[in-house]
Parts: sequence; C-alpha cells; structure tokens
Amino acid sequence: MLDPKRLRTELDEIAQQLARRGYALDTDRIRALEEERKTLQMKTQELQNERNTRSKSIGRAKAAGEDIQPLLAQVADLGDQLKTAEAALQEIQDALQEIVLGIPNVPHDSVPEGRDEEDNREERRWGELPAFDFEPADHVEIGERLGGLNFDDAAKLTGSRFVVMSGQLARLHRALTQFMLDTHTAEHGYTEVYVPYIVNSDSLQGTGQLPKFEEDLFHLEGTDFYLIPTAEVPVTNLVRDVIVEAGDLPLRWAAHTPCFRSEAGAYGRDTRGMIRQHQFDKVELVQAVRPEDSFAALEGLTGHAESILQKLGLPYRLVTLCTGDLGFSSTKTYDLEVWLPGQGKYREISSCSNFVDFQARRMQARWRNPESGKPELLHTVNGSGLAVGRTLVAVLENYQQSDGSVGVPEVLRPYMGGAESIVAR
RNA sequence: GGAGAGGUGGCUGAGCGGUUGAAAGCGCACGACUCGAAAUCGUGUUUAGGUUAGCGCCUAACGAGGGUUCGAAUCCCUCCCUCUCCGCCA
Repeated sequence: MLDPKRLRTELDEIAQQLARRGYALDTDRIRALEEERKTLQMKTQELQNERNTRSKSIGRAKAAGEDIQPLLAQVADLGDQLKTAEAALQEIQDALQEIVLGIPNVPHDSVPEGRDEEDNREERRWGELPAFDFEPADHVEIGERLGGLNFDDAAKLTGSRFVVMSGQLARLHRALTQFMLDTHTAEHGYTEVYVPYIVNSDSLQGTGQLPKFEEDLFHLEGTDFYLIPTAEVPVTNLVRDVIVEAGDLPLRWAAHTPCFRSEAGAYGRDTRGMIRQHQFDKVELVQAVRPEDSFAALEGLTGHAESILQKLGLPYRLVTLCTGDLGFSSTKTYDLEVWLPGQGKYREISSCSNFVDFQARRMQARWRNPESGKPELLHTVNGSGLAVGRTLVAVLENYQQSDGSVGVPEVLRPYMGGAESIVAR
C-alpha cells in the first residue's frame, strides 16, 4: 500500500511513476472521493463532538439531581443524523480503501523502463554452459527414463500440473531442500522457521495477494482460509501488527514450504514437466530491516540465493525486471534464471524483491526508531533460495550423462548417502 | 466436540452504564538530590486519523464485528483467540 498522505499531496507525481509500469491511476476519481471524504469526515466528527459534549452534560445534570428530560429532547434527532453521516463516511472510506489496496508499488528509479520480460536487463552471467556430445534431453525424459518422475500417476491422483517423484529423485528433491536450508542458516544468518501452509485473508492482504489476485489462490470453500502461494505470506506476516525493537533488526528467516498456485492465467504455458505446477516446494528467504538498509539487504539476499546455484555448479544469469514485468508489491526485483540445456534457455528459478514499506504499511509492521522514539514502518525484502522443483529440473538437465544417468553435485552427496550418480533401476 | 473461565496501554493489573484514553504498580525517558552511582523524590510516557504555520484542538480505538442507550471498556448478540477440565486423535 502506498502512503495515503503522499496519495493526497503528490497524486500526480505518483501517477507518473506508476505509468512507468503501465498502470493508469485514476487521479480524477481519487481526487473526487478524497474531497468528499474530507467534507464528510469533518461533518461526522463535528456531530460526534456535539453528541459527546451533550452526553457529558446530561451525565453531570443527572448526578446533580436535575431534570434531564429537556436535555434529552435536545438530542432527539442527533442520533439519526450521526448514524447517516457515519454510514456515508464509512462508504466513502471503503471505496477509497478498495482503490488504494489495488494500487501497485511504485518502481524504484534504478528499474529499467520496459513493457514485458523482453525488456528485462541482464546484469551478469555465472558459470560455463555444459557441453554435451549428445543431444541433451529435457528433465521429463530424463526423469521418466530413471523411473523417478511420473506425471501420469499424478494426473490420476489429482489432475494436470502435479508430479509424483520416487526413489532417488524423491531423495534428491529432499536433499536439495536440506542443503538450501542448511546453507542459509549456517552461512547466511537466517533462522529456520516452520509455518502454517494455510493462512487467513488478513495475511494475504498484508503481503499483497489480496484483494486483487484471489483467482491465483486455492481457497478453502466456506472458510476464510487459503493455501499459501509462497512462504512469503506466512513468514512475512510474522511481523504483522508488531513493533520490533531496534536491537532485534534485521530479522532474517528461511522457511521451506510447499506452495500452491491455481495458475489460472497460465493456460497452455509450460504444460510439460515440472516447470509450472499447482504444488511445488520452495525455500524462501525473508528479511525485515530498517528502511535505510533495504536495498543493501536486497543485494545481500540475492547473493544468498546465487550462492546456492554456485555451490550446485548450475550456470545462471541475473536480470533486473523492467517496470512492466515488476510484481504488484515490489519496487525492485532481481530474477535469477538458471540454464536449462533441455530447453536451451535460461528459466526463472528465484525472484528477489524489495517491497520497501509497501507490505509493512498493509501489515502495520513497525520498529521503534530510537532516534524518534516512535514506531515507524519496516522494510521487507524476500526471495526464493531457491524453488526446489525447478532446481531439481536444473540438476537433472545440467548433470545428465550420455548413458542416461545423472551426476550428483558434490555438495548434495552427503545428503544422498554418498551417491555420486543416479542410475535407472 | 462438551463444560467452565477469560481477552484492558511495553508488561502486571483495577474498572463492570456517565467529567475513564483508562487507577495502581513495574518498565522506560527527562529532571532534582549525589563527586559519581544506587536508593529516593518530581515530571512525562498508547496508537491511528482530521485540522492548524505552530502551541493546540477535535475524532476514533479496552480481541473483531453488530446491537441497546442521550452516553458503552462496562449491558445484549455473533465470531475469533487463550486458559482449565472431560472426550477424541497423528
């Protein structure tokens, strides 16, 4: 959520900044509603003040044993007036709130201008692309050949966009998760957290998925509960309605959870394999930091995600999302894209964002600034470190051998009972 | 799931229809005392919104939402959460 005060005083500047990401802010409507709000609020508060004053005098008169009937007659119609005014004010505030909750974050100045992913800016590449003396297969073929990935079983159990993993591939999936969590907690200063996979609507509104993106979520019928689309939601909401002591900052959490996405807008996209599933696992990194530290935190966190790719020996590139590709709540996002030989291209495996105070304002996540002594909004930063399913895909495709086996990256071997490769059973 | 008890400021905890945004204590901040500190004393110490050049003034909030009333932290209803006992259960 953008600062409502700024929305009042710098509406045109904000509209300009939002136009960079292709969002048209209806400034006329906002101005009109704001004008009305102001009038109604002053009128309502005036009436409330009158009611309070008169009620107090009635109390005093009664205590003094005077006849209060004449006083009661004076306030007879005040109640109705007040009720009408309050209802009108509420209506206008709801309308404004709905608009404000639907406005995306403003892109940071360093974000390149652009319409879609074609305009994202590549910052750097890491790693040598593997050279094969055979036609590299994609992960579906590799996995099915090894007998460890089964999409037909998953379709039977549930439907499309699910997978059943078994044997060494199921173990590899678990090994990746453990390796990521161990690395982030031992080397990067994150505290591991285990959180609910089902959250309420307040949490989803806090991080920005609601009210605008309900169709992307799995909603538990007849309840206020939703399956989490990312651990970002439960983990970031740990600081909702909290005032953090300055000495406890920065907060750094790492969480492994499954993620559930309806993929409502993705018909026909990535229908093959594990790239785009309704259910996938992710290790998520979340930080809550002082405002002045958030851009440094984004660089640091992105580096933490990169270190996983580096330790796994997976070639990747880092891109800065352009204004048109930026997520709703983010002011700046880096995507890490891993090389997939089976597809012959780089694919997103991590997305690291700085939300500045956008989520914090929705959540009322604050810290006590010792300089002002006042509670002030935190900044939140998060990123995948990494998407486990896609990492598995990358390992299969980059480490495939001509005989159909798959090499196990050295850092994973301790988690794989020492196995150096995965072979068909 | 059944029965009962509760949810008040950073914390403990009063208030149970009227000048109560909320006693008291703790904590914290500032000041006095002191060579300094402790102890003691004094003053201050919620958040959000509106308005104002500013001092300030006004409004709202005692788990959430509705209701009764001139007036609600206090009464009524619904929901959420916590605790105790019973039942069930990985």
